[in-house]
Amino acid sequence: MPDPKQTKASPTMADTDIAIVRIAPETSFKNKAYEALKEAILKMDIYATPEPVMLDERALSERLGVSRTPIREAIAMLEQDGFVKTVPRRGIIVVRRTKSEIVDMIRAWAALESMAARLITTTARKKDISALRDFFKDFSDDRLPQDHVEEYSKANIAFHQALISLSESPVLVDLTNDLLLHVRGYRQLTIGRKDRTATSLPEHLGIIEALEARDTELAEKRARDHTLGLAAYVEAHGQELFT
Amino acid sequence: MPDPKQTKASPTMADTDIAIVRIAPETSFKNKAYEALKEAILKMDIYATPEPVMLDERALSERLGVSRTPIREAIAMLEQDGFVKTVPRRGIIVVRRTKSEIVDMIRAWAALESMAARLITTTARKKDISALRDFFKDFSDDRLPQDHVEEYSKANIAFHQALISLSESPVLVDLTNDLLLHVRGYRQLTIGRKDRTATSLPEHLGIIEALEARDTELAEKRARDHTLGLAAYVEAHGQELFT
DNA sequence: ATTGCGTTTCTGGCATACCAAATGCCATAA
DNA sequence: TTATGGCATTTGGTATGCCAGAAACGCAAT
Repeated sequence: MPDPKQTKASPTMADTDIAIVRIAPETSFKNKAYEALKEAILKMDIYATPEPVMLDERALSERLGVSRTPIREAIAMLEQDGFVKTVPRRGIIVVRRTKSEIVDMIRAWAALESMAARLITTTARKKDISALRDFFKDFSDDRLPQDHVEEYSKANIAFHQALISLSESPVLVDLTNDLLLHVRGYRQLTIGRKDRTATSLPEHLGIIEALEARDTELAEKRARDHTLGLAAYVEAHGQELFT
Repeated sequence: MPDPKQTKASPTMADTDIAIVRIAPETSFKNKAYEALKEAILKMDIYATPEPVMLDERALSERLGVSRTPIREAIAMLEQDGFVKTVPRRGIIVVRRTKSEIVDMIRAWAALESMAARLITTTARKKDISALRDFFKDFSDDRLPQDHVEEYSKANIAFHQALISLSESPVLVDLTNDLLLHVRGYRQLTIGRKDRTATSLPEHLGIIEALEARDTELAEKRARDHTLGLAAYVEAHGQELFT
């Protein structure tokens, strides 16, 4: 049974390998609710109010026009992700992370990304590595990143995700994406990151160079140190962002 | 609101500090089912049969003596963990990982563990680091690990978990535990690991020495290379274990 | 024996109803 | 006015029942 995705063809059917894909599975309400709630949680500013943000199953089921059952299943999934915590007969609480938790996550991210860099030096194509520069082609000495923080921040994230993807390691990709979702929840992190933005771009270019040179150890080190730098920055400057 | 765990005592009640502990929260059926199913999945040998292992909501609800609702919620959680995959109107499939997926996971594990080693060199107490040797105190030249593979395997896992814990990084601990659960599903990995077992112990001791010496770079490197060695081993020798 | 086709059965998805615990409101008594 | 006891409400937890799609079955025609 080599490939379960292949339709069971009768022996008479020529193995013409037409791209017959399984028709749209029509994602379930459960998954729709999961996506919707996840997006909503990531979009909201959890730290705007001192009181914890609560969710209500019934209210959500009304808002989304489905029953409580798929909502509850979605909540259960979100709880696995660590986005919410449900307390019996109390409510569903959107989890607020502490500064040290965020720092911790960034450190784990650094670990995964440095491993990605290591793998890339041995497997990725030169062409794909060089393509990483494109993310920053809109920035130069005439158009400094620190003058377009928001835009640079987007390019920054895209760069890191593309970098990890080059490792062709689904596990690394998934784990870092999960971590990024949590870290990005702190939109305040972009605020005041102006001073850090200035050093960010050169570091990125340094990583790319090390990758192109196939210098495994150096690429790993640069990738690690770059992200650990962010962790240290948050640890030092993020105090006021967390209650 | 300093300590929510303390019972709200009226002012008149003498503060005699009777040992009144919060009564057991009685974990829900959903969580019980989750734990039970998870354990069952990890315990079973998914690769014994060529056909995929299927689960049945109704059968499970009968076996566990609860209704389908908590079962479904538990399944949703397991699906988030990547242990099962439910296909509408087909069934719930216990996910079988391919060799390359396992290798991939071990690499991620290596990344996280090397970061843990890095952190440990800067924060852990010497006493706690040295205590790591205790996991191997039952092995010596008179009692070689390769002659007690099963026992050594247990000590091995315990060592790695204790190591990660020393980093005092909840994220690293949780992520590696998750990865270990998946990797350990391959009980075949312990089989024939005899040849690798011989080199394992010295490498572990080398890691401990580097930690004690507070040599950040060396500890990181040794931790990484040790686990990457396992990945390479599985990649090279695990062929026959996967269909 | 093989092929078609309708039916039965199985399976997950979803809606709904009820339960029990935790809270809060409010009437009542000191 | 304030403390207190109880009842109504709120909220997550669980049980059930029905639905629709899909596979399995079976019967009949070729």
